[in-house]
Amino acid sequence: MASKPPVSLKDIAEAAGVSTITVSRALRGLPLVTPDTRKQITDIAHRLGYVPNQVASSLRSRKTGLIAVVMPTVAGSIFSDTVNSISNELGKAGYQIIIGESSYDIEQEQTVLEALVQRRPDGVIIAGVNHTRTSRELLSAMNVPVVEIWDMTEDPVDSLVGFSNRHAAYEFTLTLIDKGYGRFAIASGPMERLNRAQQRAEGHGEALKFKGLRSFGSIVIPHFMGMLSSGETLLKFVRDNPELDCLFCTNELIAIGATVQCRRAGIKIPDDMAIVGFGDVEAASIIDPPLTTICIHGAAMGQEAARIIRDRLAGNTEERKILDVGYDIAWRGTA
Amino acid sequence: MASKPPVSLKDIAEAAGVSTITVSRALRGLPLVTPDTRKQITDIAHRLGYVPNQVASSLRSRKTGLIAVVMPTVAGSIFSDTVNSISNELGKAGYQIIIGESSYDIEQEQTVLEALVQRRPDGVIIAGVNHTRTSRELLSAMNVPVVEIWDMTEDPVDSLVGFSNRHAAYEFTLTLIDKGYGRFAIASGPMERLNRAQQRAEGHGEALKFKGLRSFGSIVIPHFMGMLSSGETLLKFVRDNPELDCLFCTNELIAIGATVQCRRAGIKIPDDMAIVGFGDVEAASIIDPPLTTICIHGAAMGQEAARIIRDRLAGNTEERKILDVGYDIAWRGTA
DNA sequence: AACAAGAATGACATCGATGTCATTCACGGT
DNA sequence: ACCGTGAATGACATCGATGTCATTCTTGTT
Repeated sequence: MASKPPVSLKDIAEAAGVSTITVSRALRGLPLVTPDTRKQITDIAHRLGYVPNQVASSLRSRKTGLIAVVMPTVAGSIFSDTVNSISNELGKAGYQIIIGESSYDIEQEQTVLEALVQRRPDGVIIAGVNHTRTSRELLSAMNVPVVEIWDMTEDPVDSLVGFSNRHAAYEFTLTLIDKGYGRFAIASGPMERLNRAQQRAEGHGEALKFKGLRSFGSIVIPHFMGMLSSGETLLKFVRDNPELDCLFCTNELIAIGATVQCRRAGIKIPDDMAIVGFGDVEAASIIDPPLTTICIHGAAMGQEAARIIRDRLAGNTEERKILDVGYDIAWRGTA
Repeated sequence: MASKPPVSLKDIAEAAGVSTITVSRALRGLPLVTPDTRKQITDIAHRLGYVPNQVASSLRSRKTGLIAVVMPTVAGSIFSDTVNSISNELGKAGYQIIIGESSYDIEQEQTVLEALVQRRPDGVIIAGVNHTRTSRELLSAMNVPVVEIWDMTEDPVDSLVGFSNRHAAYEFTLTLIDKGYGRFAIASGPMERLNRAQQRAEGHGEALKFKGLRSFGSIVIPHFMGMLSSGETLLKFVRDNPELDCLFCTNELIAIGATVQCRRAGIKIPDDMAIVGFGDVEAASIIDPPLTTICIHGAAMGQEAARIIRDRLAGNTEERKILDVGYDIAWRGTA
């Protein structure tokens, strides 16, 4: 293993017979150096195999080129659209993202945030609007643009790009009732303290109440272990509750699991029972029948959030935005 | 927007009436400070809302706590298992990962690598063993542990955790032939210059040749636009080639798309024609019939790679490893 | 020829932590 | 009372780049 000391600006400066600052300017493309000088310097830099040290640059210039992204999880594909579009949009502007996983827990979120903040990111994109007091303080004390996404509130930390989970679930339920469904049970994934699932459940409940209906049960998958295994649990639940005509899932993956397992068990979807999801991941449209679900604009939220960060950092605006990207209902085969 | 200058070690040192270095040691938990002093310092740090500046720390200590991870894509779920297990395994040891996307192109990979290297990561995990000359040079010049994954070679840059794509495709094809299939066509995703798909195709071809069979055609999806849309293209191909008895896909997602679209079009899988995939993503087991495929140990590779990095950085070993994690064949419903 | 104005370059301090070596201090043994 | 020893603390230089202000060098103008 070769252990030569890495090449620095100083080495290039010496080789070129100029000062380090001139090298710095030449390599950064600043318009203050003669084309000749620049050419000579870039040649030498290339020959020596120079690799700029972004750490040093970050320290001095107070710009790291990093954007912190905090999501409940990146495993499933639910948030991965969002993360991808953030990454693509910010990548264009030369930013790199660092991801933290809150695991659907605001304490964990705080821990993750505390670690990320030490790297002095130039901006933060964070899922949800419900954070610990300390997290909120941290976020504002950082003095960088912050965009909360995937939820809605009157009182964001800074900017916000999201939609109302409660409202979406409420409207969706009303429409299902109009279609003739009336004996609902609700199924949720791990009950998060970040409480988006909670809000969806509440919206659903309010719609039932508004229509004078009662709920026919509820089930929670405490530990998500994959779609098929959740589906098994839900199949058992459905068999124990044969009076149901619609299983309202607050989580897309368990809706898919339920649909697959019910079909395999011979339950006819949607004739024997309807199943609806919330989220619209790609897998929802490949199963049989394809899942009827709330389509959330994950990629759009990511892109908008990234743009806000980008514009703020480019100094184009000081404005704080609140953007509601809404949702769509994808009527497919399960309801 | 409050714009107080951030709190540094110096501020704490002044407040506590000690030197900065003592503060540094106290906060890092080094065993050189009196419990009293430490207590006092941590209290003050907490009161002032001190957030350590990892950038400065990285510059001085030459340790960034970052591990660069370079993958062809992070969008699909194919590599996301790997990335997750890397992130989890390294997270335990206090490392943070920064991801780069090569988009299945070694030139792009080099570009991404050049950007990542500037952040002086403490280690690199990179998919594939085929890189540009410059990329290889960069990797070795960095002087940090490098683990290549998802492929196999005699001559890795440093360590390697993977499996032989060619060999897997070869064996899989032989087994399919033994099962009675004999009129194969091969379907691939975007033909990568990173050439894992290429190797799979070659392994498949060699098996045919070994058995004295010819190929009945091949099709490439030039731009992957989702499973269902790829599936449409493949459905058309299948209809144009009714003599086929097995569609050998070098890419999991297009295999899923093909299966779904063929079934929806009334083609009986596997009776009319078999379809096999390569990769085993979760979606493969929820479709009907579930996909017969090569099961690649993505999570295991990630974990092993992360461990190698971790051990090397902990100074436990200097050893370079080559690890073949192999593969399994998951016989499900499509062949 | 003198000078203004701008282009090109440089000197120096600085970002915030930490590695290294030096110093102070307390305490126990003889 | 003296000294050695180790524990606790501090002074100083340093990581590698860049912001700021100063200086030199052109070039054109009157």
